[in-house]
Amino acid sequence: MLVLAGAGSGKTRMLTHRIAHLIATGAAQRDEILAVTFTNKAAKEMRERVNQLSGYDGYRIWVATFHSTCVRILRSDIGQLGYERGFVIYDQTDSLALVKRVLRQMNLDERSHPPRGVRAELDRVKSRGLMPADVIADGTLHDERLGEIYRQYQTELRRANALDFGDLIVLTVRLFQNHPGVLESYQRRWRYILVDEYQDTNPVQYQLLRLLAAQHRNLCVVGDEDQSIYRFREADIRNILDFEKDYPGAAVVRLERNYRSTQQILDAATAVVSNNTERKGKKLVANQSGGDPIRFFEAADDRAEASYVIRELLRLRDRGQPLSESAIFYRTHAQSRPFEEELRNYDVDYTMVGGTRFYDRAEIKDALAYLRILRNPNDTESLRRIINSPVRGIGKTTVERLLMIGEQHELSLYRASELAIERGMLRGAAAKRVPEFFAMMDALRDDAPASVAQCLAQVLDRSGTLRALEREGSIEAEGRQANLQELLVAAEEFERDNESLDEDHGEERNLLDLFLESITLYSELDDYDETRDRIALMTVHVAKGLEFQTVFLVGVEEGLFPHFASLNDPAAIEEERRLCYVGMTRAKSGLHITNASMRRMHGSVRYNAPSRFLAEIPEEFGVGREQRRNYARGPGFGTARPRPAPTSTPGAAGEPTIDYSEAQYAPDDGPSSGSRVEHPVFGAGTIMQVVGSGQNTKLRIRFDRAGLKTIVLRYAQLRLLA
DNA sequence: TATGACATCGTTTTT
DNA sequence: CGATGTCATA
Repeated sequence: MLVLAGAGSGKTRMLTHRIAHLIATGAAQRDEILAVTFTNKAAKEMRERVNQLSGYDGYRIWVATFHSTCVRILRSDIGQLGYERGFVIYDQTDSLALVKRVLRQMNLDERSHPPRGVRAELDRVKSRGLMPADVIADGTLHDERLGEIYRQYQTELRRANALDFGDLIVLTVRLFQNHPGVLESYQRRWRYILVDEYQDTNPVQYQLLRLLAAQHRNLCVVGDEDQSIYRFREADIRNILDFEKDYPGAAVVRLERNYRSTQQILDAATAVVSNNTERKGKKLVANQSGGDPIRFFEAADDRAEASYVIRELLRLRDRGQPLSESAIFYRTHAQSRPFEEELRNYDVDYTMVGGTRFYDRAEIKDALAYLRILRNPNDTESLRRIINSPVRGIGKTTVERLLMIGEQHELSLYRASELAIERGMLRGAAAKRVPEFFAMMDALRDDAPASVAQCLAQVLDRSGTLRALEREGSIEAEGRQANLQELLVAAEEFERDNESLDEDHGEERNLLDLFLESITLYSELDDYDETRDRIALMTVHVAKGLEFQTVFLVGVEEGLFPHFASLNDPAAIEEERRLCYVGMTRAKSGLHITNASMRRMHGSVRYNAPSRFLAEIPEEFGVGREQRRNYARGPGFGTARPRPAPTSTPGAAGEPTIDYSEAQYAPDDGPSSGSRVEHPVFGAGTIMQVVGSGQNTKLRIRFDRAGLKTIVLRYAQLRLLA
């Protein structure tokens, strides 16, 4: 069954009721159902709702993400693929460090092979289910090289008994393909499969579902092609567009009634997304008609944009709307700064979802690395993190040397070090320090308490981590100590929550593994608490699946939303448009869309034109766009123009009008795309693009008679035409 | 080997 | 801008 569920049409409700129905009618036992989502938060919500509907009888339905489902399968059966069951999972940071090491091993220049890019490529390749040999066979020199890197990267992963995120899915698929007996056991076990957000599945995930559902064909997928926003990790919108082809005879259900937003908001969002070609097309009908018009606001710069948002937010609060009913969505995390600053200025409580993650902090990663090494000594990336942290006199040269020995003997760093100690291959201080360190690690392992929290406490103590922080005595060190305390609390909580779950699915699981993997697969969204009275800041990606009374969609500018990287790829633009649609449809009744004419990015100043998506929203759906294109003088503009008198925004009938003139015309306003200018030689023209700032500002101008020219603002005697 | 000053560089979204 | 890497120096 394919359920095409528009935004706010009750997708989760449909899924949970279907599960409850399967149980109630006796069609399936609880443990015969597999429900797959993309985020832990969605999984948790769905689990709770199912339990409410059909009563929790102590036996859980398996509702989980693709990744945690695969971890569970692999923990029990990965032996068939030559890994050990105690494998660790590498997150991006670990994976990136490994890519760098591999590039060094292969003597590849980081200039021609930027590690981050390589890592991203490996991710994509894995998402498509390709093996190193497949990549090499692809032909081009670049592919061949990438294939070699891929192969070496996998060799190192295996040596470390580590899997990256991509491996979790790829290896599960391979397990099923190469070991039909294993596949069969899961096919028998999960007789009903339900998949949320099907439009975001990538080719390997698609394969995985196909394999699992091949026998019984009880596959129910829910999705919305207009909300497919994970193309960059190879999500393939065709998976949903072609479902009926892949599963002939599938029932198709459309949910087109929206229970969330006002008609205004829906129509505006639909107007945007209907510019896409890759869609099935559906018409969303709101349950509630009318509503406030959408409010547009063009700010002079990013700070003015933030202050507009905060002022509007405070107005809502004064009218009694809790802060938690509003959210600020931006395209990239980097845009959060001015909003955070402004919120702090006004002493407004806020929460940022995503961004820098707690578990990404160095001290946390280090502490966890100790735990990983206790469980799995061959985890070279973790060992590298901690071998000299806290500082214990095992420097870069020694580590390089040990890694070299490992490479020569095809050993992990841990084993290579043991070998070096045994054969007396180290000289100087290292000859003393290295054995000391490994003796400590061995002792830690021998004395490790069964309790995760106690084990962690012991590690922090005996490794000297806490002592080093105390000795440092700085404010930063205090913060790090506090973070480690928080980690200890998290470990205790984890143990309390999981005591009863040991035998939940009839499999014994190592508690330490469970703790470590829950952290690796954890995302900040997962414990975002909507009930606390504070405004939420997040990217539009994170916002998917959430809803708010009022949404501020900010930074809606060419180059930002749609993002630079998408500008010359029509398919990528379509994805940005879907993203915009997702952002808009999170709003129940209030939607503010803003852009800034000028913003500081990466230390320099940028002038962005308003996003094309704004132009795609018909005029009648909003207010605030009437007074665009008023520009104060910028450097190089000959004639000083008086500041435009503050104009008030004509509101819709009965709407209070607001005067934003202060925010709109900051003193450092410059020339901006869309402005009409006159050049002494070329005559009149329109500014298409502004590049650079200050002395170096260059303008791309399309002159009415002379065509497209690039002009250096400082030299050209431009005059601004009103 | 540790440390701090300096240079470089690359900029999206996430399980 | 901020993170990361490199180099010189103690």
